[in-house]
Amino acid sequence: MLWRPPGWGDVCVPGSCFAERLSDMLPLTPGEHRALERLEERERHLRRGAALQRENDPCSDLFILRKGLMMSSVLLDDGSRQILRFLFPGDMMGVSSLVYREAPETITALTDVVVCPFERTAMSALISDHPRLAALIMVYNQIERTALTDRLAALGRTSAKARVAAILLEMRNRMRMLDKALTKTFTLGLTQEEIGDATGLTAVHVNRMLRQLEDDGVIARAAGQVTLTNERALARAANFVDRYAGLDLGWLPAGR
Amino acid sequence: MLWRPPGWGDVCVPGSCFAERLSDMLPLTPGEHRALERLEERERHLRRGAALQRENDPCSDLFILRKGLMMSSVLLDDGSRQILRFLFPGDMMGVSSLVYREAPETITALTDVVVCPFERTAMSALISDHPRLAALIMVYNQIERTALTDRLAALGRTSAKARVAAILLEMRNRMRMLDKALTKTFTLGLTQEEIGDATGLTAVHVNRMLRQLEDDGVIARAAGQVTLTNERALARAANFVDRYAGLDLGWLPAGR
DNA sequence: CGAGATTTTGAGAGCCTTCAAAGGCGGTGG
DNA sequence: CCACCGCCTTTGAAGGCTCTCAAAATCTCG
Repeated sequence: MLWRPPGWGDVCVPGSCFAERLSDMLPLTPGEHRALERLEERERHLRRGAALQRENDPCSDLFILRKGLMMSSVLLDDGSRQILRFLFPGDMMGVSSLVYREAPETITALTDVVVCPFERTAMSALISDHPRLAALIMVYNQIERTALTDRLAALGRTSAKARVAAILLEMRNRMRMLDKALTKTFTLGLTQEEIGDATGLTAVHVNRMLRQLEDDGVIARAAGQVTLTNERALARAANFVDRYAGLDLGWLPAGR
Repeated sequence: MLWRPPGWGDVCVPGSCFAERLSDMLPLTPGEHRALERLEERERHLRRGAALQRENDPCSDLFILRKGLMMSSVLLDDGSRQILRFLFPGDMMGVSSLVYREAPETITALTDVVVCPFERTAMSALISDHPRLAALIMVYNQIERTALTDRLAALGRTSAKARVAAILLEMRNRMRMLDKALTKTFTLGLTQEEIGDATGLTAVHVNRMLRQLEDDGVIARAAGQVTLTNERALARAANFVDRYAGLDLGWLPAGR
């Protein structure tokens, strides 16, 4: 098994991971903080490799990821897998339970993780009692949606090298949101097969693309770590846009 | 220019197209109907080919599509285009204006269209005054998100033929939501180049795949119309799942 | 009827996959 | 503490799917 960085998500303080995420966008009121904390009252631990939710299984809870790294994916009937999204502490997961009786995607732990399950009715109460949080959750979903369309455009219209470059940048940036000290060197924590399933490539070709990026001098690899030696070139190759920047939330209602 | 079916969306009755869409999921209260109608008080007409919103331009309004067919797409810096979504009457567009100062995607009219612009503050009021509508809009966004992940999996992991088959099914199904009488034969209303930009293929290859599907006997083409002659086989080839079915909305708060 | 867009078809090239095998690394059990 | 085992990474060779380039045919619209 691939070595995964230990203790990812230890930065997550007691209270609400999700509140932290939202308050990056906007200061929250004490009432809002309390409401969000109620979503994370229960805890559940999973071993790496364990599935939190399986495609086509009945589903009803939502989750906040508190600690560790997870992914959501779908399985096609020829047996191939497409990874839709990597999930970091503070991410809300299984939102499709708000809509579907059966889960459209599988959610799996890539490291040992801690998740906080909550019921759909809790979401209902939150929306009724805290309109601004409802709006913020819409904003959060929209950011996620845009990241998804970026990936879609990458799969449809960019080369294998560009897609691998994009994943490297995405992972580094998301990890940096948890650990501000992190800069150019980081532990990727994904197998080449996982990178392939996220980018629509084979593991073999991912390996070749990593080598090419290394030969091009834009990344370096050593001891399970990746270093972005020429971030500018990497971002250009990957068509990269930071979707957590350039926000404009002036329209939100007042907090309660 | 490709011939487009005339008068698409004429089925849209006076009132609110978007309310019609939502009430397919759940009966709405009179108060909710009135609130949604306020989103469609203003009208704007666009000629086919016109852009409603351009990538990277400042944006602030959202829109409901009332009549016609549109698409949202992104342009990569090598000049290639990825179509993200086709938009039908009743669809909400430009939701990214809730989040970003500058539009992440371009929205273009594929036929002459009528759209209803409304301000972000209208959304804010809606969320505060009608929690159940806020929840329904989340549901709506989530369905759209799932359609996007289906497309993502198709681009990443299925053959060209399967992707083209998927587009045909998707378009037929969405058109059938507007015109229940529509069954196996319909006017696609897309150029092969547009199909290519949606599926991540070249127009040339789309043409070959259409021919193959025809030779396989699963579709027929005549006079700008497509007939699905073997829908079962087509759905199997395309890994198709109907994301507008299997909903479970029991958790929603009460309507006002 | 002419101009421009779209569809169709062919030939060749290239990117990525498949298949295969060797090497490295970490974990486990003796 | 060492050896073994499984997973992951790396590399090579060959094949196929899809792209590029090119040109003719068809269709739409003015």
